[in-house]
Amino acid sequence: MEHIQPKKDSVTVTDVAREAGVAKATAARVLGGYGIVSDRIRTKVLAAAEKLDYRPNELARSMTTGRSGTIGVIVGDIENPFFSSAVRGITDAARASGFTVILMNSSEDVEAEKSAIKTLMAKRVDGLIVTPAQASEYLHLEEVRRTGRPIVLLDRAVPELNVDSVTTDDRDAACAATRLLIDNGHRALAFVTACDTPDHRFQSLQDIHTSSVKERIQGFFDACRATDIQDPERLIQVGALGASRTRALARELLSTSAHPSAILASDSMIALEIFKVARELALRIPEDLSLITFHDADWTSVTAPPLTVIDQPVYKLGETVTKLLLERLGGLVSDPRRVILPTSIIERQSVYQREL
Amino acid sequence: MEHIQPKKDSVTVTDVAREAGVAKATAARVLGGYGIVSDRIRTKVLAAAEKLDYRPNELARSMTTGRSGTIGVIVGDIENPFFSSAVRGITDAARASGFTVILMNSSEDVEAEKSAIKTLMAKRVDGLIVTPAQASEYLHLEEVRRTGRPIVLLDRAVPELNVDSVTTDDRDAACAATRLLIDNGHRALAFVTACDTPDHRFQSLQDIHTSSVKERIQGFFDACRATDIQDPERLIQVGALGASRTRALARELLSTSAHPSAILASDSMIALEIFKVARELALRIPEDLSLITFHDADWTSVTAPPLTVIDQPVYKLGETVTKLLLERLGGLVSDPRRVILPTSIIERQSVYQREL
DNA sequence: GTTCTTATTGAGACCGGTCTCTTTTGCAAT
DNA sequence: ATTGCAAAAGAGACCGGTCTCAATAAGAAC
Repeated sequence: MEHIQPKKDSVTVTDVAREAGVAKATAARVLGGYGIVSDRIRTKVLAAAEKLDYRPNELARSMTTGRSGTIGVIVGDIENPFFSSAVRGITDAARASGFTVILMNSSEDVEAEKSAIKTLMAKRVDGLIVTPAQASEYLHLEEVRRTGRPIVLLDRAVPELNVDSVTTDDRDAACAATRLLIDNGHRALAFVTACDTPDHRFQSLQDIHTSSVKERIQGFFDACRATDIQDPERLIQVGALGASRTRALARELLSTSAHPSAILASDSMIALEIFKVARELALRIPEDLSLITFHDADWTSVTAPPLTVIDQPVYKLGETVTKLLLERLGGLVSDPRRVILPTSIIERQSVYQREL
Repeated sequence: MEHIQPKKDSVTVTDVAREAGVAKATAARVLGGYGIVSDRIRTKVLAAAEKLDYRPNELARSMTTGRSGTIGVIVGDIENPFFSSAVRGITDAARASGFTVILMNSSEDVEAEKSAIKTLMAKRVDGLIVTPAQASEYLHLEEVRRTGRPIVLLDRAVPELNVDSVTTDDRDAACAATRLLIDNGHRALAFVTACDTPDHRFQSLQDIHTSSVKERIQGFFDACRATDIQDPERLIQVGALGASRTRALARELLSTSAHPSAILASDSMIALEIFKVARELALRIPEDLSLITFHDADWTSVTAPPLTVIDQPVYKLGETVTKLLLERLGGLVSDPRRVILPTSIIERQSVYQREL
């Protein structure tokens, strides 16, 4: 059985100062690495610190300096490989500059996002990186901006909000992917997204409050409009949030004999479920169903057939957004920058060439 | 162009107190939600706080209370779906109890781990969750324990360390999986792990410093010993860390005509690379190569053929480890608890039945 | 009306650093 | 020796909360 620790209070600069026989301020100078100290005193203080096993209290430091050395990150769901990759990019870049990351999941819920922001602000993070759950609700983000704390948007822009953002060329990408489908003879298309509407069906772009998805749908429409596809609105499927709901949606979508011949999935988790459902329904990919998905998740190349994907530079997305934030933390003042990273289509074998 | 904010200092309890016409201590009581205050005063203070848009400074609060409401999490790599799932479990459980999570990646490097721990300690996290990169180097962990800060181990135990840990039944799982391979007629086996040794080859169990992997190898040996397989040590492949090194290793392993007929992969990222290489080498799975992997990553069911896997309760792993930590934070004193979560094998179609 | 409790409120120290300002020290120039 | 000055060390306030303890106010009991 372990002996209960006497909870010896951690040793402070004052203790070190006493041990070294110098003033608190002096000890603080060497321990904190600021101000001017003679070498003689420095070694003396360092020795005392060593002897006492001094550990700085970053909290106390933060309180006086006003900077916590921490950035808050809010993503939809860290289990989504898209986000885990981006977060890796963020943490790597942050650590390279001496910052640590507090991670929070919003589960794509605005209320959770607000709560997360409140917590993060209370913890006095130096800056925020957010993938806004709803572009239409941005007052809480606006408020952050007003406090003077830098906030940078990841993957989703909010036009009304004057802050930096890093996104990918969603509209072009979606358009190109859709065109690829069309060029291969597909007309019965579908675009499936996790984004939802109150009644779980899509009427117009107004219903969509996630900017990246909005862009993608526009790209989808662009491609549709360039050909003979009527009312592309009916081709949009919303509400594929979470595995089970996505399965249900996919099952409904694919169960009829008039199911789409080609689907564009808004993220790899959706594509995965569609893939599974197609298999359950004995639909062959690509012969019975073509599939393209956003995000070159690393497993997409090992399915049978391997998936044609829109390759988004996800890690770089995280890296870049952090770089922008760090620049702001460094004092940069400028108009908001909207960085758009290019994507490319990796053609594999999930698109079937139909004869017309 | 935006106008530069006058950087108005945040409003403090003192400001609110003044506005409400009460003492600082009184305002603090209602704002901090502690002590006894009359309703009359409470509403008055709340009104003042509202008017001034008061935001609590969690940093200051932490400094006096000594608790930061934060737990530090160090994993090998958040991009590994194993960890992202576990981290999701952790963050969910943490938030449910009002804690936030600071996330750090060790990249399986002990020095990075040490540095992360130092940072986390300085930030005065209330507790730590760590997947130790090396079970042999645990002095820095031991030191954390001595400071009285709870630390809990995730996925990997360190026998010498008297702290709670949550792992899976690695040895049994590996044994069962290996036996499955053997029972299907395989004798030319291989176990591939990310764990590495100085000379990149495996001599004995002493070389392995990751407890979970050690367990798995033992389980592998257990199964081998129960049959006629000699010198199972030669079947262990180490150093599959990162996609490129894993590819190289897999390529070398599978290029000879005497390649293993069955592989047990220590994590899904390894399995993925092996899968890719097998395809490049035109090896059919499972006819030419059987494959079982640890971790039922969600894509493993959509490959062709779908993979037989060891299903680890990863999310629950994260949830449980957090639960243990929170109990410690709540003051629980007891001998270290070593929770071992059961796994199960999901038989799909990547194991070929050989006739003997 | 007076006294005793008890429920509230007020005052001020404290947490562990940083930072400004003052005092002391060291050393070259006069 | 004196004086001058920059460098180094010391003193103490401060950051924004919490917390202890004393002071006051409000009821209850006599």
